[in-house]
Amino acid sequence: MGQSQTVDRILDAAEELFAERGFSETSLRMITGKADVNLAAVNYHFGSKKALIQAVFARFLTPFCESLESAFDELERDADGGPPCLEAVLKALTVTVVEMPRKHDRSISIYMRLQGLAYTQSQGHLRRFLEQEFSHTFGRFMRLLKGATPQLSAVDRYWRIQFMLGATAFTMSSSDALSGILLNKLGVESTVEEIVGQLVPFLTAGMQAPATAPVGQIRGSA
Amino acid sequence: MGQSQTVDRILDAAEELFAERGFSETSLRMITGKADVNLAAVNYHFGSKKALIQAVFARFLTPFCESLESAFDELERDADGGPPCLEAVLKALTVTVVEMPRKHDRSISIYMRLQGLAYTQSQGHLRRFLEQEFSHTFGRFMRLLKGATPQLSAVDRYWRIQFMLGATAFTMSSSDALSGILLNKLGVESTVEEIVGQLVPFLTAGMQAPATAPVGQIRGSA
DNA sequence: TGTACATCAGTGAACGCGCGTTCACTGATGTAC
DNA sequence: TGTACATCAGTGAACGCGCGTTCACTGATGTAC
Repeated sequence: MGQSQTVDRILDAAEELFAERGFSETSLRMITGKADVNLAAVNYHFGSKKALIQAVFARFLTPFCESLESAFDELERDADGGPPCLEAVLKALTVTVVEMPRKHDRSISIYMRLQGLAYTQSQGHLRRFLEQEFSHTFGRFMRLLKGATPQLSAVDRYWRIQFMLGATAFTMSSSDALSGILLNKLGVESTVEEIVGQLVPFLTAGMQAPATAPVGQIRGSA
Repeated sequence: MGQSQTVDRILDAAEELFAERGFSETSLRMITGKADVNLAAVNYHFGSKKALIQAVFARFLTPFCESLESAFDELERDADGGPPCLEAVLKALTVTVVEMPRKHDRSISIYMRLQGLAYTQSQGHLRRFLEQEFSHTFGRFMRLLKGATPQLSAVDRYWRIQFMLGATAFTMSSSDALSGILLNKLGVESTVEEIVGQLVPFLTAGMQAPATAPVGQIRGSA
């Protein structure tokens, strides 16, 4: 075999199985079985299962963050010094996601689901790794959001960004399952592109909702 | 011990540990250790780990769904035959969540996080169990949402409901951590009631966003 | 009232299994002299 | 050109461990006659 086809075979199999089943429900024996490589090869090439999980994320997030940075560059160039508007920021993100460079014929939903799992499964090492490696792009996105919502107080903006993240991560982490339900119930097929197309107006409207009511009022009936 | 204190001790410990660590990352030995009962007691009282997971959900969802049904009854009584408006439906839900009857001094966030895990962790048996047991209340909530958003197509409504669920489950499942960050960064304290007070206008605005653009258009720059 | 049996919550120890990881080893290729 | 050694991807088998589950057993309480 020329210069470690094995590494790629392992990453391909792991990527797919992690997305399908989660991290701790996927064993190294499943991965090496699917990749058709020796069990010990994972520890030989990556060192540990944790390191393999991180490598899976690094392989797709590194080029993704590069594309996203370019999209942000373009956004700021077009805006001539002023802050880009909210919808433009979200579209820059979603277009980059949808046009994500993909090896093989992998569906984007696999990467979306992995990203969702990174938030919802308790893998402390992974969260730390992602923060360390990709904080630059993430921080830039946050600053763009801040510029695009000057009317919000810092507290309101903080919570609304969490709501956005939640809606996105949650939906994406189960997008195949959800598409299936929709297909069964309404006979409608839906691609990741369409789901993302639905998300943008929802999030934009949510972010731009009028400022929140004082606390006491929530108990009053409508 | 009078009539199975053991069962409750197991449920209490499992509830807390599952919320903290997820299902497969929590072993029966951790649970019985924390509950200070014999390891074999779980299988004696519940039969299996899967059945224990289901019992944890049944214990808090059963009374919750009863309260929610009452809140819906009141809502429909007040509306005199017409469909209650979106904000009223969401407020009925959030008020019921916030006033959820709680044993001990448990934070609501534990139940929110469990609810989130039920969606995001791959536990087929749990999803089937929840659908079977609580489909009545869930279906009623869906019908109320449908009545409150007549302008949406079935597909749009479906996805937006997912976004709502996601924003809610995700935010609530980590609300303690998020409140902490907010306190450190901005010096602001926040209760679950306030977070929920922030969520309602965000979700309402998102649900009422203009209908989505046709698919092709998403690639156009803003 | 006394004895025999049934029921039931709970226990201690072990079971077999699948897990991530380790280790001694192979065989191909490169490098030094 | 030939020999000795080094490097490196990959392997087969085993390691120890923690897991969910099982099982024979205990001891308290209830029930029948």
